[in-house]
Amino acid sequence: MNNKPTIHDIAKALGIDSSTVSRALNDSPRVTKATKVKVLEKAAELGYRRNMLASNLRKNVSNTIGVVVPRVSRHFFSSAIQGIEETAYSAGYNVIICQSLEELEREKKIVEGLVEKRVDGLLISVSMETLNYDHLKVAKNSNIPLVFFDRHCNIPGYSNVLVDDFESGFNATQHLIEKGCRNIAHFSGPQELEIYRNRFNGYKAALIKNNITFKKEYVVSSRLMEQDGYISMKNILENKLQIDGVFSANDVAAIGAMKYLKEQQIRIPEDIAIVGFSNEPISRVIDPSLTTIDQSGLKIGKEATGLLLEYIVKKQIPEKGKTIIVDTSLIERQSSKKIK
Amino acid sequence: MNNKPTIHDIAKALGIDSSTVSRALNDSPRVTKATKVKVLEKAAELGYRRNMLASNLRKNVSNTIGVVVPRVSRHFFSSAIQGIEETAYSAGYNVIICQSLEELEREKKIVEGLVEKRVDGLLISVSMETLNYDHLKVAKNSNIPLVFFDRHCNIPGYSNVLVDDFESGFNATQHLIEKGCRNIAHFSGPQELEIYRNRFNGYKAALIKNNITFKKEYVVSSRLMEQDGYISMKNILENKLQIDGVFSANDVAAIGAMKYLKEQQIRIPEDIAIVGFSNEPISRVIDPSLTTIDQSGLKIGKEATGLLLEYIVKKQIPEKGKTIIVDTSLIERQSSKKIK
DNA sequence: CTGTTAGCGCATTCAC
DNA sequence: GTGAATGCGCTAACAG
Repeated sequence: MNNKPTIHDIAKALGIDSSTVSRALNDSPRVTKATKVKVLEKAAELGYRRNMLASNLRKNVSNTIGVVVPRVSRHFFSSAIQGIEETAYSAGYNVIICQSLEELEREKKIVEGLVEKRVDGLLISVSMETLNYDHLKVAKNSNIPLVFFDRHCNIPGYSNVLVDDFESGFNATQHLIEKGCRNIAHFSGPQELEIYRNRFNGYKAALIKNNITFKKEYVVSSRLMEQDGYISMKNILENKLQIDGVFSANDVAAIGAMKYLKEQQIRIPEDIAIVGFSNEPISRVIDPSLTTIDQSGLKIGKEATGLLLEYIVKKQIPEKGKTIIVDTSLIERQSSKKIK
Repeated sequence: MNNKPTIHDIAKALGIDSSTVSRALNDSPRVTKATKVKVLEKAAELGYRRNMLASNLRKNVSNTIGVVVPRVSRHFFSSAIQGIEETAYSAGYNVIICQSLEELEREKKIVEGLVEKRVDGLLISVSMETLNYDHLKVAKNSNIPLVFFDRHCNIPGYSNVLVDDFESGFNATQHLIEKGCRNIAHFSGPQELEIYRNRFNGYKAALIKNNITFKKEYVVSSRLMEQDGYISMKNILENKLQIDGVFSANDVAAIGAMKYLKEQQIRIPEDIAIVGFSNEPISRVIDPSLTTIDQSGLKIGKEATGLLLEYIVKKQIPEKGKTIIVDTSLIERQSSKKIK
């Protein structure tokens, strides 16, 4: 029972040729209804399962798209993956998930492996260490379309699917200001990454528009892990900076900051209000009226996959990639309660 | 440039045979060091990439494990996937992620597809609709090892990697009682699923141990979506049931319940305390001293993958599967603050 | 409509 | 240590 039946087995059993069986199994129009039925019956009887490896080798496809993210358990990425998987599944594609864990070295190996697996397309959100894109050339050389999502990449020939970081940063800060905050700290990520610069610039722009002086001691850059948020918050308070609001460039650091505030018995949001980028899990708990970009991961995942599938189907990578900014307003404006 | 180089191309360029190239590339001991170097150099020069599809077809493996979960964006599963991916990556395996979305029909198709892809192993957390396991027999027939995680399956020949649902349910309820709660509601899932029965039984046991009368009107069964939690909470309060605590059998419903409480300006945890199973994102925000099974997903993912890899390497599915209960205490006992 | 032939790219016998 | 031959399971010409 160990050797699985092949199309030859069912061909032999039926006294026909394996190519006919193949056609029947693929529902080719050039096969009699009658033989199709016979083939299908025999296949079921023998417990036949098509070998996709062989099929794909022959067709030179894999029906698979490779996804590289820093870490699947991060809220934004897990919802993005949900969107990716759903869209891919509908189109008959599988999804291979890989985590760079924010390490460039790992990202390199992953991409190499995915190319060897002959994935039909690649969806990447680069690691924080990825400041140069040479390791992605193997994809281009192998004619594998590649779409960046969430984390921006500026080189021509590639497409990006992003949220509007500047506007979202602006909106988040504006929201805090409208809630009565005047001294707003900002937790930012590595300034080499455009997304963090953009969020930071949005923050600054909101301050300026509201005639609030920008103070650089209110801005902390880190890798935005939970502990970074915790420590940043701690440092700010220990330095006696009088803040009443925090805009964190991601949700993870925001959670760390909240943890510290809770420990210090500082009330959220009455004493210090916090808005985190992509902070769906926080916001629902802290202030249900403050709806954030809950759906952004999902939306971006779907959008990016849709675009990638276009390239895959066309079998052609565009000369110059396009950049799609997905509309995901950070904060819905019907937010009702005043923080102060 | 479109036709990628094969071992034949590099063999021809070097005036040797492709089988030697193959051996050299696989670092076979039966090839001269010198030829290995030549081959490797030429491979790099031509930009050769091994075709895993062909290699795997020949070797009749895929270096891939299939993972089926209800939904990747749920916190527990995304951290489980993180653990799965890390463990698989270390062993040289890729991970294909699929979502059943809690639908049996979809789960069937997914498993079928994964078998066709000749995955080397399967990791499944069945959908809520999965009450019978016939659709998984194709895996067994194809000799593909299968390990269940989180959601239990009782049939012999399969292994399970689980948390201790009874004990965790007991601990969660006990925790609420120690915090001063006496009237504790329980949001449960479909009673057909053992995990929910076990959590429920743990809840009951804790009540009994503390001489608290069990009231069945305090127990609500649902599919534990966010909206279910919201509505359950609403119904309880509208029915004027005097509760001061809730133990939710998952985190998603707990979030829904909290949303309703927030809207009603009911304080958490002062008026009503909430503990949700696997509710890492909630607990950190509500009560940082209340550490929950944050790591359980990760731990279970790693454990399950380790076990599966054992089976894969042995190329043999054990006659009777084993059940591993991963130690993940729901609540650390150093929890400091009193709720009331 | 069906059979024949010929590979997809690689790894593994078996010779030498 | 290397080469020649064979086939993993399937699909795509090309005939007929």
